[in-house]
Amino acid sequence: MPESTTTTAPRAGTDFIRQIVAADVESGRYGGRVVTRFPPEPNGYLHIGHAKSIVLNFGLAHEFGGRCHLRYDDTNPDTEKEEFVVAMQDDVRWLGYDWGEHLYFASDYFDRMYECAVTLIEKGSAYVDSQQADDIREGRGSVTEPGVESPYRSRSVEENLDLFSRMRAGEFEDGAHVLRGKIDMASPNMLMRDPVLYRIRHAHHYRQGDAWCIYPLYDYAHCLEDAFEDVTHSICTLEFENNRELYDWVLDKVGIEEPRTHQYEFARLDLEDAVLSKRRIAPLVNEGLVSGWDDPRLSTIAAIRRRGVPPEAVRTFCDMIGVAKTPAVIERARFDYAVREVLNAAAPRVMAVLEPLKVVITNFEDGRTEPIEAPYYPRDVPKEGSRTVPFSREVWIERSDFEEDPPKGFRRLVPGGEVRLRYAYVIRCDEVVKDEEGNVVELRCSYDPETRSGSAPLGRKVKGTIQWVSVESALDAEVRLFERLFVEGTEEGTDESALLEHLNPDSLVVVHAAKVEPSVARDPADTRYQFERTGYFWRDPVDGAGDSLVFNRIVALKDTWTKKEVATGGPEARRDVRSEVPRARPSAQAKPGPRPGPRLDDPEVAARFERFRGDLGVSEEHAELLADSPEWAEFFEAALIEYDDAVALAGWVVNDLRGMLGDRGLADLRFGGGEVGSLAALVEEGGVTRRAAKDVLARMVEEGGDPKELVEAMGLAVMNDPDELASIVDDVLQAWPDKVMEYREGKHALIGLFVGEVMKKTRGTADPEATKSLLAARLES
RNA sequence: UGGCCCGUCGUCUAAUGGCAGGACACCGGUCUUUGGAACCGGCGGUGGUGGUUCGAAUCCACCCGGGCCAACCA
Repeated sequence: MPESTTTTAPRAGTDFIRQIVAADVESGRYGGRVVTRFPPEPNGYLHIGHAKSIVLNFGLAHEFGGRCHLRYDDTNPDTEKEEFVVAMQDDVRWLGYDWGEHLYFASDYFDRMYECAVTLIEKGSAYVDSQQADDIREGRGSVTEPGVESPYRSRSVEENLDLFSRMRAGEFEDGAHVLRGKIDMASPNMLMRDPVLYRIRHAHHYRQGDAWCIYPLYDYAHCLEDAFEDVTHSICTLEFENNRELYDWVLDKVGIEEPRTHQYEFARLDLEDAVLSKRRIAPLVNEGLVSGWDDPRLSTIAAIRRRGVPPEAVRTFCDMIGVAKTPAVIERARFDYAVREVLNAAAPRVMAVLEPLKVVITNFEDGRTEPIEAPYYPRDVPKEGSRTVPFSREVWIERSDFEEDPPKGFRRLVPGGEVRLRYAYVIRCDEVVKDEEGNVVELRCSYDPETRSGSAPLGRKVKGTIQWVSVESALDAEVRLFERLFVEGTEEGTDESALLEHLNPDSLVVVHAAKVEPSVARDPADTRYQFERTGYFWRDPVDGAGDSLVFNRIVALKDTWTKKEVATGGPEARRDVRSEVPRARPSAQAKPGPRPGPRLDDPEVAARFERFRGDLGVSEEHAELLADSPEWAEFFEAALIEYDDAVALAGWVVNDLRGMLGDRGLADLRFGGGEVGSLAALVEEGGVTRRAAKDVLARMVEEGGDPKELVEAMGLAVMNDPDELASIVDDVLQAWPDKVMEYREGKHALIGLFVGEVMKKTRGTADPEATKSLLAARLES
């Protein structure tokens, strides 16, 4: 398991999934067990989006002392391969997670799934349909029209059983029959219109071989897989929201009882500029626009790994972005930040020059080499270690660290100017040597022997410090710089050919003649460095595996100077393509918005509406809602018998009760309108505050009960003693001295805090008006 | 067009009827032998309109905007 990461991560247990899990653990719903799973289909490569799911599922299990399964959802023989099974395990392990003995394959459950299907048939909940695929599709209807029932829908259980076993026995061609759930062809949820559960497919399965010729479909298989494994929290992405109803239906019908697995959905990761789908990466690979599925510009786990991003950075990133239900696009900068955050604390610093310019130090003895000990880490990174870098008469510096005609604010080498060579001496540029075309080919400088690093005389101010590599000891290296693959528009929906037109021509820049200090030759090949002032690099694990040095830039250093240059159009303004894609934010304007009005064409509705609105004076909105269904109208009428303030009652029923109902209907309630009426009456009489009454109502919704008795039992009778209130008010004020001061300085919004605190202490039994005026009086004095 | 889901600083995310907070980005400063890091400060938000409530980002209604669903894929 990964060591817990970073200070930037949100507090654990705050996202909605963690809240659900924590609540289930708290309530003992599963006896405190937490079982999650990462369920990929082995039909491609894992990408950064999967990483979010992996980090969530394994992280959750780890945090709650549970376990997380790695389960291959391999129910489709056409697309799955062993190769992907292996690669996915590598990736999950690389990310730092361990499934222990809990490695599973859906295909291992085929026998059990078959048995469950038989059960379904026996219960009359599934039938064999013999229509063509096209007819099934057509019969399903559309989102606006109900479907029609299959002519085979009413086959007998015996016939279905017979047909299904013969399907399994291989008596039929592909597509001849399917097994369907018998649900509701008119369901507003298309997935519930008799979903196909099994299909015939005479194909070789990479694990099961030819043992099967019928294969279960996702909606049937997945919930059973979870149930078989005793998964408690089955976490998936938002596009499966509609599938949840079917998930529960199958488990119900198969007879899996609570406590059982439940599905929760979160928003999948969408990373700015990243191309994640197989469909969109494949053409890039096939046309050679990238070197493969692990090309460092891609966002597959393999690519991220090859590029050199440490797994901890991926975890940090996933922690940073949180888990929610809002479909969101994460800025690239956040990923880069996570990578730098991890690498800054871990990577040894080393010097390299990407575009070398020769500097001859004219007053340094020719042939002499001075060894300089240079620390691997800056003083603010608490790590030890150093290496020796040889200093000599000729050194390479970065071409961009010299300007003949410097822009304002340039802090590097200029003609006649001084700069410090990192860890070494201060040099002055005495002469600029050019070729016939006027290109700068060499700088002739002099060094000040008094300025050796660490012993520089005080008061010596130098504009800047630059990195260097001595010519005699420099190692040649190839360096690969990666930028975003596309210059614009990678949103889903952009079609592939349009995508190809937006390829960034500079997404890969190969520097062939970089110079690196000699110490790196002795380091392990997988060392991740910071090339000082340039970025984080490591040797490409494929092309840099041999003797030749090939470095990948993992991520550049944050660079506030170049950014300024670009902004001011300075001479160094270059095509450093950063993420500057303006993203249109959907503007949600308010239009007048006419209310559709009550369905007055229905005489019964019209009559009820007239009574509520006209006779009782209920607001139009409330009258309409109450009149619309007989059930609600009846409920409201019942309340009216107990208490005659129709307007107040309408508020209770519509605004409060509706919100508490959640998935429940009125019929699920263990009380009727009468109880709501007496509760409202109780409030009116002053027996209970409205605030406390809401808690009572909420309890009634959960457990039923009589309002009056509940007020008593819950101890929520209104607090009438003014002295008691005063003392609580004083307590609260005393507990928040700084807030009291802020209030007195004018932040009157804090009154809410104080009232809230009093309410909390009194569990809502204090009269809010009285509390407020008392508070105000105390705060003014 | 039916159903389900989602709208909070530029971006991501908290606040679960009671102080709209954090992170990234951006801007400014301090420090610095990395134009890095660190530290300090600033900018900036509840899609709209009504309603309920002492009090609404939160509950209710409508509107607007976005996503998902009509594979014998997952």
